Formats: sequence, structure tokens, C-alpha cells
Amino acid sequence: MAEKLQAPRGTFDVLPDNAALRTQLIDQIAGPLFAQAGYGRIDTPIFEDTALFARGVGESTDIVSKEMYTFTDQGDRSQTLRPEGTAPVCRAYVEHGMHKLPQPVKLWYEGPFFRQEAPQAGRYRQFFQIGAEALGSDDPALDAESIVLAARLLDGAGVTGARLRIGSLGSGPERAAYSAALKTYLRAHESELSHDVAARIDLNPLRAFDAKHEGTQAVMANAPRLLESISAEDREHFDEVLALLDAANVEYEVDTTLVRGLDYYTRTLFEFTSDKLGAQSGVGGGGRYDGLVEMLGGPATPGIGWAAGIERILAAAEAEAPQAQHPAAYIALDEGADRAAAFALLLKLREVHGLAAQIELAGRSMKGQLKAASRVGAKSLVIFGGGRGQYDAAVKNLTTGEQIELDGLTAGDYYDRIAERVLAGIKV
RNA sequence: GUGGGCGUAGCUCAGCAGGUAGAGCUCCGCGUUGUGGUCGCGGCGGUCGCCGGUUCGAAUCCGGUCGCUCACCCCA
Repeated sequence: MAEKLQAPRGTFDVLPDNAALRTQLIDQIAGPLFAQAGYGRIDTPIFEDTALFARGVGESTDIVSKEMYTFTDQGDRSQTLRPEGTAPVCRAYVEHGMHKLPQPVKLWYEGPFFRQEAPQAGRYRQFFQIGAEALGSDDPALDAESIVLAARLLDGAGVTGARLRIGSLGSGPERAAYSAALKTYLRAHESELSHDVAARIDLNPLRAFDAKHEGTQAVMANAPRLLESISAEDREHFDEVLALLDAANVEYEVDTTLVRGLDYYTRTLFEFTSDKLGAQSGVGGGGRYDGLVEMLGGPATPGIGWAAGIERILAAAEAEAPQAQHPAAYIALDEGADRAAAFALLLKLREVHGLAAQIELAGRSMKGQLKAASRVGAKSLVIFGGGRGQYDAAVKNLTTGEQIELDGLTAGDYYDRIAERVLAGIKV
């Protein structure tokens, strides 16, 4: 038996109802929000040099170490399907010399991303994200503006009850000192930690805070906190971000244990969660990445950004699919009708009169055509007669049931007369 | 990769003390030999995931395998 073909594991088809929901989110909600805040849209390639992610995202991250879709192209170059959006945007910023533009440069994007993980609720191998990046300033107001945008997007999308957790990772020597202290602490409790956490004490000790493993959580409850050891300058920056969020009426919880799985984050870090999503509770998140652009070969450039999962936003929002457009006219064909004339009318209604019009395409009975017209919500029905002497065509208002019969198919203005009736709902 | 749950019509599911398959919804037709949304009747549609075993006989029992799903890990 031929094997059944289906969408690859962890991927999905977006069918029309769902597509309408997505289009609405991106075009009606996100687009205007970003435009208002001075963010310009950017689209980067779906795949990039593997080195971009290896360097930018970090070798120690799960994303780079085991989740990338990497392939070798015909030129023997290692390419990778993008697993996240920040590194590519920074690459584009450098490549196009955007540091010469007025700073900060604000960019947003939307599209598919790829990570080879075991799929589960809210986690896919191809998933879609909306993201925003602002480069070239470390003003805390930029952090606040970015976070407010994310919050407003979730609001606009109908996500209720989302929690915003926020923290600061600090920077520089304080962060390095903290990292060393945490490693020492973790090693002292190594036997109580989960296997995974113990194995990456040196690679990425911070992620121990994120473990669900009971023993690990018990250890971490008493672990030293990064937020308490950041520099005075970073603390001041963080406090100002919080003050601005207060001013914006954005609710948040300061979380001293907040960590994220990408290496490039510094200072401000945040995450939106919803309890409507199962184990994958994160709707979106982001933070500051003041060293990333330089790491990618550009000038020292601070930056902040976030990304939110479109599937997760929609799952948390449970929004209704917008209604499809109702056609103004549905053209039905009686047996023996002049099909060419009916087709010509169809195009005339669309192209000359700008109407949404459909024509019978499935060979249904007259009764079936009436049902079909009703089902698609057509306002009017145009019936082409079968040349049995009754009429050439009839226009029926499907709401009122009124019907008028029009003869004179060969007259030059015949289609226009029909269109007139359709537009007027029969009466002229 | 590891563990739990599940795989029967397009969709949602029933059937499982083993006797060769059903419902609802959808779709199409008829009821009005030219006219709809309700209702009634009828029809289309399934190698019961796949392979093997037990049995006179398996969708129903056993083994394997594939797939889906949830969870761990991690993250959008």
C-alpha cells in the first residue's frame, strides 16, 4: 500500500478559518500597533549561515546544541533553518549599516521558525512568531516601550489573564562573579539536582532556576539570586524600566529567578505566560542583548526585543474566526442555460461592478444551487433560464424572497440591468 | 530520547464477554418534472493504522510496528 502522506511531525496546515484569524492578528492588530510606535517591518531569510546562530544564540543553548534543522547546500555551506529571529535581525542591522540611521532602529517581523524538538501542546517544529527588535539605544524607556508593545499586542489579540514576569540579568563583572558563585553553590548540591541540570553547571548554571525537577527546585529555593548582585547602574536601569511600566499601567511581577534559554540576554529580561496553554505556558518573552551586535561583527550596539508565538497567542485568546465575506450575488444555472453568458455576467459583476460574485461550479440541481447560495450567505441570486420561454434571467433577493425576471439577453445593457438589480436588492 | 493515553467513514464518536461494521454532523439527490435556509426520505463514503499470531471465525484477544497526542527536557 502506498504510504499515506501527511504533514511532517510537529508541523501543521493552516486552513482558511485559522488563516483568517492569523491574518487578523498580524494585519489588524500587530501591524497598526507597530506602525504607531515607529517600528518598520523586516523580513529576513528563512535560512541563514549556521554560524550566525551558533555564535549569536550560543553553543551551550538547547536550540543550537540539538534543535537546529541544519543542511549543507550545493556550495558545501552549512545552512540552518532559522530557530529564532533576533540574531538574523542583528545580522541585517550590521549588513545594511543601519547603525548610520537615526537610533534606535525599530524593526518588527512575523513568520515561521524551526526547532527540531519533540512536539507537544503549544510546541511545534515549525511555528510562527511575531517579534520586535529595537537597536541602538540602552535607554530604559526603550525597554519599557518594547514591553508595553508586547502587552498591548496580547491585549489586542484578546489574551486575558497573561502574567508578565520581569527581572534583570545584570552585566559585566558582577554577572561573571555571580555566575561563579552560583556554580560553586550548585556543585555543593550536585547530588540533589536533576541529571540535566547537573550536567550543565559549567555551561549554563542559570537555567537551573527553570527546572521543574523537585530536588532541583528545592536547591534553587535557597540559591543566591542574580538580581541581588547586579551593579548599581544596572539596578538603576531596571528600576526605571519598572517605573515606566507602572506609568503605562502594565502589571508585572519582579521575578528573581527568571532565566531564558538564549545566551545573548543581558540586563532586562521578561516573559509573558498564560495558564491556558498547558505545560508550554510561555506566550512570549524577550530582553536586552547589549552585546549581540558586536558579537556578530558589528559596532558595539545595545538592543532589546521580544518574540511571541502566534499559535500560543491564538490558543490563549480563543478568538472567533472572522466571518468570510458574503458574496453579493450567486449565479445559478437552470438546465440548458447559456453558460457563456452566465460566465460573462460573473466577470462583469466582479470586474466592472466590484462585487463579490460566485457561480455554480458543481453541477447541482436548482434546489441544491439555492441551498448553496444560502449557505455562502449570498445576498442575491441570479438564475439563468434554460431557454424554455419563461425568462432569460431572474434576480432574486435571498433575504426578502423577492424576484424579478428580466428578458432581453441580447440587448447591450442586459448585464448592467442585472447588476443594477443585484446592487439595489431587486428594486431600482 | 524516556513515560502515559489514543489510533473504526471527511469530522465527532459508538461497537470490544470474538461471529465478517454503526450513529450524529457534513456532502449529494428526492419530496415542488424551474427556487433556498426547517422537516421527512434516500444516497455517497470505511482493506476498523499496519504486520503477524491464537481461533472454524478478530474491529474486538496476544505480540510487534508505525503514527498521533500529552508530559519530562526546553521554549514561542
